[in-house]
Amino acid sequence: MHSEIKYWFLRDHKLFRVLSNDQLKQLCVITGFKEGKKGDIIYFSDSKEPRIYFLKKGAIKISEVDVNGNEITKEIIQKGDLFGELSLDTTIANNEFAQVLTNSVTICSFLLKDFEALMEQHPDLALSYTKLVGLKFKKLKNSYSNLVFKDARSRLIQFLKDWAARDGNETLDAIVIENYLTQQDIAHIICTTRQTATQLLNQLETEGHLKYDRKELVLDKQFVLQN
Amino acid sequence: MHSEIKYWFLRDHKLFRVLSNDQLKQLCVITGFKEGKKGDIIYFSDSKEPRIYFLKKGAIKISEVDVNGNEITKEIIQKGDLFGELSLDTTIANNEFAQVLTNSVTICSFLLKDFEALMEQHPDLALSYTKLVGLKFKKLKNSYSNLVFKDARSRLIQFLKDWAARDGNETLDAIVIENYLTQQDIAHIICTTRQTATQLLNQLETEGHLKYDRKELVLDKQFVLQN
DNA sequence: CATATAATGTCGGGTAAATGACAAAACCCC
DNA sequence: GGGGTTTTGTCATTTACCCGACATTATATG
Repeated sequence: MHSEIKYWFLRDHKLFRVLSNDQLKQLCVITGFKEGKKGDIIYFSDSKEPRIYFLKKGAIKISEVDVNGNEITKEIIQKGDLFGELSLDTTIANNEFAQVLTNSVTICSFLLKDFEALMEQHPDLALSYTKLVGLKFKKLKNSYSNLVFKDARSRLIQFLKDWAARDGNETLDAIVIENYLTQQDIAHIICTTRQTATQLLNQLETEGHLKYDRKELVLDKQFVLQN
Repeated sequence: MHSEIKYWFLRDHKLFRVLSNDQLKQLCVITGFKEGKKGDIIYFSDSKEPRIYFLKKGAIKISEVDVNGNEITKEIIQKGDLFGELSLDTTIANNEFAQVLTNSVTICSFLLKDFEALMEQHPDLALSYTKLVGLKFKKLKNSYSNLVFKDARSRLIQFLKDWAARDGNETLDAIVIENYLTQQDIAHIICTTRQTATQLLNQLETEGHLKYDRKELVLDKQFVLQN
């Protein structure tokens, strides 16, 4: 494959717009490509050679499992987003892993040190990247607050709204989302049990706010817009 | 005051080591100095002129209060640490504020945009800064996991260990911490109520693991080291 | 030193959500 | 299309923790 074809898509990411074609090519020389299918686990915590990953296609979750097997999902990564050792810190492993949610994904990755080197040469890139990490930081802060201040129902509603904003297709009076999450997945995201998530989803369905099935999720537009 | 005297202490921070004396001076021209006493509120996240703050002396907490008046403390900032609009993002509001915990503090601050400008000129600085934010990100991830996976007692113990590591003075068989936190403060940090925090502290005291009073906290060394 | 204010101690009742257990439905694939 | 597997639905029980209420003790302040 010509590297021209390989790396064109990085242009889609705001982060890389500041780079010249040559610099993109430079990064792509050190790029690894990878396809994945639903359920695949992409490890990065334990890796000797820390990497930054770019998700070209699909969706994955960043999760952690504790000693008792309980899982929480800290973040959903969508097409065009970055994940991996984003904190540029290679020290402590923290039990995180990435798992594919959609039927298939395409991932591109580069070595952390190469990326760092590129940032050294390119302050614009460094600054954009700093903002990207900062934004993720802020989002997590928000999840943390929600977890403490709000009950499971509110957290579910908040998540559904976020999901709709990210992934939804607007119709006349509804927002339709192609559903790649099980109720168990949703439970992990909003930090509750599968049973509670199921009950709450059915409750919202009974109230006429949404229609959930394994293929798609249809949200009432009123419901999404109102606070 | 000569700016030479004013800014020397920034040298203590790893972040600023990459800057030349001239650049430090440049930052210091735009620097505001401030003293504060216990209870003072230093900063609101909705400020018109977003700033980065450097804590020269003392300790402060970064908290958020929700509509019902419930408070959580997301972070304790110690001498030598940064706080403020660290995510470099001013779009999303998050109701954070910083409040002084110790009897007095000394703070230095600069405007976000000036700091950004400096990073543009200095990729090294941007890189170090990203690592700093990345570390905070990682710590928050850890708090998030703890909140979901562990009960209040475990979270309290974890916090006490962290506190001891940051602030403790080792004696023969104990670790002594000068106490600037009320039980209410501690409750906010571990995300529980004041009553629960009180009960748990007394429980740990009964078990012989610690001695808490308003002046100091003495932790049994065994207790801190184990697990 | 007296009094107000803040911080700590204690308890019982209430509740959101976890837990465990099982059934039904949907989906996969041989 | 049939058998296994995954996902969803439902319920009864339990529990950690919140909430309110009040007493007690420590600290600040005039």
